[in-house]
Formats: sequence, C-alpha cells, structure tokens
Amino acid sequence: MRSLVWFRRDLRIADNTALFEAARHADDGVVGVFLITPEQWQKHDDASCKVKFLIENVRTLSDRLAELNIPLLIRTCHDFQEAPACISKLASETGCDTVYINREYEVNESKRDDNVSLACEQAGVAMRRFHDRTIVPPKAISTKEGRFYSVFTPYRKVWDLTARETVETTPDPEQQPVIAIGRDPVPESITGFDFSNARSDLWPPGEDEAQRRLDRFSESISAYNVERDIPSVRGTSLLSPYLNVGVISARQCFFRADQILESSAGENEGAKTWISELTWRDFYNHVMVACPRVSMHHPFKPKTNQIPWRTDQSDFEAWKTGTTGYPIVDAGMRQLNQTGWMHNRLRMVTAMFLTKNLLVDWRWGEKYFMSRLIDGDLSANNGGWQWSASTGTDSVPYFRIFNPFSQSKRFDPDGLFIRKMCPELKRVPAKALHDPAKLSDAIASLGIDYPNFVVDYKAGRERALSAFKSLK
DNA sequence: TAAAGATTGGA
DNA sequence: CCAATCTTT
Repeated sequence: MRSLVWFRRDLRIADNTALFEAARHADDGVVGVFLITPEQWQKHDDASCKVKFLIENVRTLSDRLAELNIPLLIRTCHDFQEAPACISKLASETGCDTVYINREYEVNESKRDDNVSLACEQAGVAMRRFHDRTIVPPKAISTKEGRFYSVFTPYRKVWDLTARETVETTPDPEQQPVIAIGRDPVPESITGFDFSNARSDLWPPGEDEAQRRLDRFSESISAYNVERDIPSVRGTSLLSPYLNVGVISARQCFFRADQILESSAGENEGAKTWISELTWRDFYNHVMVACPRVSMHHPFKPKTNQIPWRTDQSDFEAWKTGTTGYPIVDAGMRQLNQTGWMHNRLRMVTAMFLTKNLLVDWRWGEKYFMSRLIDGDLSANNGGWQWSASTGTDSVPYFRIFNPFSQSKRFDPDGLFIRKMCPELKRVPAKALHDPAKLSDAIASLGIDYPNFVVDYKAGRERALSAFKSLK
C-alpha cells in the first residue's frame, strides 16, 4: 500500500489530516505532489506576491518531507481542467493506490476535486478527502430548522461548543521507508507572475516561521483586543499569509489561544477576541459553502443589486493608488500596494470608503484586493467586502458609514501610521490629519503636494445613504 | 466593528 | 458654550 498526498493549501507536516492518514495507511511509502496551475491562478486574480509566497513554502515543505522520506513531486498544468488526468496518471505511475487530500471548498476547487476523484476511480485509484481547512467544518453546524446560520453571533455560540467538544489536532506522521522516487526541484519563477517586487523579507516561508510567529503573538495576545485596531502597532498575529497557504492550521491557532484562555480562567479578553476572529474565518467559509453564489459576483442580499454602483474609472484609480486626499484611506492603500498586506482596520476603512463614499461597485474592490494581497482568500475577502458594502450576511447596516477622519483620530491619533505611508504629510500636525478643513489649510500653507479630496465627504455619504434608502 | 444631529445638563 | 447623552439614519 502506497499513498499519494496531493498538497494544495495545506503546506505543512504538523496537524495535517490528509498527510497523517496517508502515512498511517501506507506500508510501502508515501509520495507527495504539488500542482502548479498558472493560468488558473491568473483567472482567480491571485497576487504575484501570494504565488511567490506559495512557491517558497512548497520549497520548504519539500525539504521537510524529504526528512520523512516523502519525495515531493511537482507537476505543472495550465489550469484545473488538466488536474484529473495529471493526478490519476501520477498515482498509477508511482504505484499509489489511494490519493489523500484536504478539502478545498471554493466552487472551482471542489468541482476539480470531484473530477479528479472520478478519473482516479477509472484508473483503479481511491481518493479520500478530509476536512482540515477550518476549525469547525462547513455544514457541521446548522440552525434548529436545519438551515445555515446567516448571522454571526448565533453561529459563534454553536461554533464555540462544537470546537471545544469535537475538534482535535492531528498527530505528526511517522517517518516512511525509503522508496525509489526522487523529489523534484521547485521552480524559481512562474509564468505570468512577477516575483521581483514582492517584499519577501516581511514574510519568511516555512512552518517553523509560522510557529515562531504564533509563539511571539501568544506573549502579547492579552493586548490583542485593544492593539489590533492600531495600524502603527504590531498588535495582530501577522499569520494570515501562513494560514492562507496552510503553513499553520487554524486548529493550531485555536488551541493555543484556548489554552491561554483556560490558564487565565477565561479572563483574557485578547485571547477571546482573537478566537472570535478565527471564528469569522470559519463563518465566511461556511457562508460560501452554503451559498456559493456570493463568491461568484452575487450579493447575498439580492436587492442590493439595484444600487446604482458606480463604475467611475478615475475615482477607482485614485482609490487604488492611494491618492484620494483622505490620509487614512491613502495610507492603507499604499500599505497594500507596497507590502502586499493591509492592516485589518484599514481594510474596513478603505473598503467602506470605496463602496460608500465613492459608491463604486464592491466587486471592483474585491477583485483589486485579491490581485494585491499576499493572504488573499476567496471567502474571507468576499465576506469582508460584502460586509463593508452592506450586501452580505450579517453585514454592517448601510447607515453605519465610517468617517475616515474619526477613524484615524481613534486609531492613529498621532498620525504615526499615516505619516509613515504618506511621507509628504510629515509636516502636517496630527490635528489637521483628522480634520478636513485644517488639512486643506495645512496643505496650502505648507505648500505640500497632496491630492484634493476625490469626493466631498458629506455629498458622498448622502449619495450612499439615499441609494440604500430607495431600495425596495 | 458608527456617525450625525438633536437634546439635555451643567458651567 | 461645551460636553455628555439620546435618537435617527
């Protein structure tokens, strides 16, 4: 019995359900495979920095698998259509009787896996799929009426019980016997993606690095509920890119935080808040599985399609490039453009500015984020955008529109973050960064080259309010 | 995971 | 006159 493990977004050894099961059932070795599908990644708007990070992690995974005598093979297909033939053929060639995978829940991905399963069956190869991506699997919990939870708070209550009672981590796989199959080199570049501008120094690859980050974050987790909102402070875990490619599992994160919570007799607000954020990740995945159309350019609330979403190229361009004239919005967008990552508070601020103050179609923003983020995840990104645009499940009420100046006053009071990302505002006093009139005065009197407001604040806000009010 | 406008209560 | 509080969106 020999097992083939097809790695996708689960690039780790520890707490990997499919890998553990594959190793447990094999007595003649385990083979790993990773499929490179550049055209599919382009269709999905994957960011270059994300693909680079993915490939770097495939490389470190290959090294660690080699220590377990598991050779990692690399195959390249154009897109998912070629996956069934590729995987079934590879299983046969390497003498594997079963393919092990951890499920991916997106529409294209699960359809691909169904097709791979069929192709394997025809080749006399079995396929076993496991739930591993989230803490509580999608569809595992539902309301008393048997429907899916579309509101977060009741979902979280059931999620909490389920996670604590039924979820456990997976043991490490054992070392395998040596087999006569050598591993493949991992390519240095991928056609269609430019690796030269990615800030790899900010995100070293590997399972060890992810664990170090979790360790470091654990030490200050009690401050998370306060500091997570302050972009100039390292108050968040900085684990999202690692979670996204599965270099660390959400379960590992959950158990660490839960341990800390228990050791403080439930008195750690930071740990509680972080677990809640992990729950949001599960929630949006669960929404996507229950209602796949949300991830296919449809709002969860159909009537919001009546909103005359604007398609103004020049407003959109100002937003993308961080030249809206609103300091906190520009700072956030420049952080995204320069580093491939944006602080979560700013993701909300910038998303709300685009969808409400500019009333630009939320799908434009969703796509742009995806094309830039190192941690871009379909369900979380979509959930976040539909939350901000008030089109989604349990999204923000349409009349709760962030005021960019109030937001920066609260979360960047000294303007530290704004001045870091927008150096031209270095000489503008903090008070003026949080006040439109004072900002205009300061820019004029100091002779600073900073754009005028792309939209009048009050006019933009009223335009969004009346668009939502007139929905039937 | 809000902000704006109105109202109140104290200087 | 200002800040705290309530109400509305």
